[in-house]
Amino acid sequence: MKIATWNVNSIKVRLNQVIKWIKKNNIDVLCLQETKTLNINFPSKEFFDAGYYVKFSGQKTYNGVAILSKHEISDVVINNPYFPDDQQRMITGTINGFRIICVYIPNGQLIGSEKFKYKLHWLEGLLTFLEKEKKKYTQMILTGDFNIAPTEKDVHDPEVWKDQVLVSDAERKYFEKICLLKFQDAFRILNPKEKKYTWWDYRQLAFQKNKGLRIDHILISSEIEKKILNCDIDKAPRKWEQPSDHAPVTMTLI
DNA sequence: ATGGCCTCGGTTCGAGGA
Repeated sequence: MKIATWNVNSIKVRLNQVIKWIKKNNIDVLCLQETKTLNINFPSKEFFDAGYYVKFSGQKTYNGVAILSKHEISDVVINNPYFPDDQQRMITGTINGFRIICVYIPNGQLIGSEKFKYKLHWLEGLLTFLEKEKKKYTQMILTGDFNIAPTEKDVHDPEVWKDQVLVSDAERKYFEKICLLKFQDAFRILNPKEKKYTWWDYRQLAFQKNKGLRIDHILISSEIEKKILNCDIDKAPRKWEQPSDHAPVTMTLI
C-alpha cells in the first residue's frame, strides 16, 4: 500500500497535476492540504472517475483538507472534537485497518503573534486527539503539512531561519511531544542523515537553489514500523509548470 | 537593493502563505 501527502495550494489549480501524479505513481491513499475550496466545489467526480473514493472538508479561500483512496474510507472524523475550530484543517478516516489522520497545521505567521498562539493551541488540541485515538486504534498514520521543520537537518540554512516561525523551539517541542506518543518520522527512519526538503519558496529561485525546508511529514505509530519499505520526497511535480510550492511525500507499506 | 511569487475574492489590490 502506497500512502502520500501533498499540500497542493488549491485543488482547482492543481487538479490535473494531482490526477496525473496519483496514476503515474500508483498511489493508494493521498492526503491533501490547502484545497482552498468549498465542499460543493470539490472535484469528487474527477477523482471518482480516476478510481478514488474521496472525503473532504473545505472552506472558502483558505485551508481545506481531503483524503483520496482506492480503498473504502470509514469512520471519518472532520476536524478535532477536542478543539473547536472554524478553520478546516483536519480529517481522519480508516483505510485497510490503518487510522489515517490528515492535518494542515497552522503556519503561525510570526512568533508571538495571535496566529502563532493559535498554532500552539491547535497543536495542544492535536495531542489530546491523538491520545484519545490511540486508545481505539493501533496502526496509526499522522500525515500532512506540519509547518514545522523538526531539526536543523530539515532546514537549508539554519542561520537564515534562526528564531523564525516553522523552526522555533516552541513548535519543535510539540513535534517532540507527538513523537513521545510513539509516533515516528518515517522519512527519518529510512533516511537518517539526508538533507531533503518538501517546500521551497516561490520567490528568489529557492527551488533551483534548493533552499527549502522539510515541513511535510508522515508519522507512523510504532506498530507499523516493521511494515515500511520506503519513504521519500518526490521533487518531480515541483518542476512541472505552475507547481505547488510543496512536493509530495510518499511511503510504501508491505 | 532586505524585495522578488502564487492564489483567492472580487475587481486590478490586499491578505495569507512559509
